[in-house]
Amino acid sequence: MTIKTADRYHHGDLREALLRAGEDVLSERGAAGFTLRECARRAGVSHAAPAHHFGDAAGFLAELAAVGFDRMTDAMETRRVQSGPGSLAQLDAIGRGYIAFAVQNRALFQIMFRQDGIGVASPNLQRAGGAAFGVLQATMARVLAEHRPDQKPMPSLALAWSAVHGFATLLIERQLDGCLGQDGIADLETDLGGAMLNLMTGALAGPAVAGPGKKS
Amino acid sequence: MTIKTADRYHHGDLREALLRAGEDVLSERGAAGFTLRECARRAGVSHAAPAHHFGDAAGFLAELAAVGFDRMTDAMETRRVQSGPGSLAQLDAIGRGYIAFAVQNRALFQIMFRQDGIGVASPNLQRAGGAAFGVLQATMARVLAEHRPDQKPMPSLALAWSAVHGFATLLIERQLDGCLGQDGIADLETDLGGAMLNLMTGALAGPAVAGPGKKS
DNA sequence: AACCCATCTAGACACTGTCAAGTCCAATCT
DNA sequence: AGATTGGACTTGACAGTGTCTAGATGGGTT
Repeated sequence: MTIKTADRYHHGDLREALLRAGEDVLSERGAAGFTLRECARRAGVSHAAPAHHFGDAAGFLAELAAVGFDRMTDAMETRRVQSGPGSLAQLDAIGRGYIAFAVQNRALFQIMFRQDGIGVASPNLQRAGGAAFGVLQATMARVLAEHRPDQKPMPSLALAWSAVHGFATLLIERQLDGCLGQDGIADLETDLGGAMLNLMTGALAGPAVAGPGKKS
Repeated sequence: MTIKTADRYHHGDLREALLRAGEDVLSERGAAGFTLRECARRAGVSHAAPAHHFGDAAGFLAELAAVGFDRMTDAMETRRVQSGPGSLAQLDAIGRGYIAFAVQNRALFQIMFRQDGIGVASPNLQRAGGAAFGVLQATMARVLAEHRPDQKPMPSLALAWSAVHGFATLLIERQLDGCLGQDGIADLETDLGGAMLNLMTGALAGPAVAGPGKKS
């Protein structure tokens, strides 16, 4: 395919080639169908080659997850800077970026938040994951400073993240097919976007507006 | 162990024994470490025995997921009837039941919402999943009828589900360890419970209270 | 020019899911 | 009663997997 000399003994950038192959396998076969040997096959190397770059399968998946987090950070940041200056508009933007990334990178998104069979201790994964989280954190901090300066960031942040992440997860696992229209993505871009923001900002309302057992 | 004749050629209730073994394997080794042969080993039968009851691995996991959905329905219903008569209190109760089940059945919860490597077409799984969803649906319908009779149920339902599901997922995958206290479950039972309800009910607020780009 | 060492290969091992064939046993039929 | 039928389970095999070891290769350094 590429002009790159693919028949050398030393591949040159086998690491990158393996990551690309891994992403292809992931998107074609799903997270359950992922295989080290298939990745090696697509990169045109022997089955044991990946081990020299990633250690074992968990290490490989960790690096793939890091790639995913980096791309997710880009998706969120891109939409954030394109949106208006208001902090709520930016929160809406990164929420949409989060969900759009999940839809466009199904299997990758799934392994990014797994703890089973993936090397969570990988420094690169922790860096990339932290960077993605930082976007959420910074944006939520801006929203709170602007609209609820008395509130601590943490519970609101966790809950807003939960809302967006849960929606993305259910959407990806086709769990919302019965609820939304034929394709939830179209709905998402219209009505549901505002509702999503509403849900997110619901996380920053003060003490429960209507506690359990309290009459309306 | 049991008085049941365990040395018969025909096991008697191998199906149930395999399901129990499967759940043990799932909770001990995690979803990634699940293995048909290990389940057969623990049930004291040959490695091919499970196939006669569940077809293949995907069929086995589907049946395990169905068991999980049934137990989850119980967890939600139990807490709902124990709560007060108010619909919001009941919504809060099933939310807590949902999350408590996820925490107490980590790996089982994970496979329940997977679409990879699990027989989603299994009638029993669809029945159990539908029943669990029905609890959410009915409770949300009651909340809307009581507090927002003008609103259609669907978007609110999907978003409230997203919020609870996302929180449970992130909690289980240890993604919130940095956010919440040392163990998020303790927090959950105190402050965060109300905030969670607040987040859920945020889904039923009408048109966005503060759209993006609109000043407060 | 000779060496060194990271890079990659080749082979082996234990393990997995699935398939085909055979074995066992309880219940039914004559 | 004895024969038979059919479901439950076993046995053995096969291709595929992750990982380990030892060895082959060749680019970069001295």
